[in-house]
Amino acid sequence: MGLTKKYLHSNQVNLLADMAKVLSHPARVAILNYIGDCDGCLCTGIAEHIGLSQPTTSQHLEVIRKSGLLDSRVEGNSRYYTINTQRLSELKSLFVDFFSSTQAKCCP
Amino acid sequence: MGLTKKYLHSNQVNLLADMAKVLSHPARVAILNYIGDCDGCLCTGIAEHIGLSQPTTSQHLEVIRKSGLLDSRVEGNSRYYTINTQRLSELKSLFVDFFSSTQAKCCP
DNA sequence: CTATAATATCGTAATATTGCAATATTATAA
DNA sequence: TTATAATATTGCAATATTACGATATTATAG
Repeated sequence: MGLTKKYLHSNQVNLLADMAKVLSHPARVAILNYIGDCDGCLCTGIAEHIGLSQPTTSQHLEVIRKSGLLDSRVEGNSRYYTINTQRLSELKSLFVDFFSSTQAKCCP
Repeated sequence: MGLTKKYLHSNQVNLLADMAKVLSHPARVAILNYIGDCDGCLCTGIAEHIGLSQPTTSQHLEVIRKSGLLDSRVEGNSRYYTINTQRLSELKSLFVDFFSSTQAKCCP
């Protein structure tokens, strides 16, 4: 097989898993750290900073962007990436709620 | 290729990515939810509840166990899984710190 | 128009993940 | 000893992910 059976699970469970998948590669975590630092980063600069090639970095950026965690603005032939803080806040709540509810359930 | 270049990143970044990977499959999230609810679950019961086969469920349990999130006790030929609340608390902090520090950096 | 520079996309090879049938292992019950 | 039951492991096919060279795209500079 090799095909995740998403239809077995609730939307909430699938959403958390999807967002965790975005964070499940160290390059993407490092990218988020770096963009948080510089607030307005180019793909080239990110690639150089994390040590991966420009195409690979571009792919990771697209994965993060699709999750809603990244905004970008174009200036000339450059694209500046920034954190979508609204979405970041939503995801923080999503994870906190998961951990809190699991903790509440198992330790009554 | 196809091999994640972990050596490019810090231990902290790799740890967060590793833990996110545990949560990146909906079956594993569902398992944690379910074990939180029943607090002392058998593989067979979990498999039945989430709708995957016993071998597949056993593999997911092993992935979660290796992350430190599960304890287990054996009674006869049964193995009862429970949440390791200490580890759960650590991971909650790990994620909260990541989201908080990213938020703090990008919105000064 | 011709570089140059930044980014995105394509194609592809290497590796990892997912899922389950079949089977092995382990412990209890008859 | 011989079922039976719960779990773990093996083997394998299908699919997904990761990485990058080559190339396309887009915008600016000369």
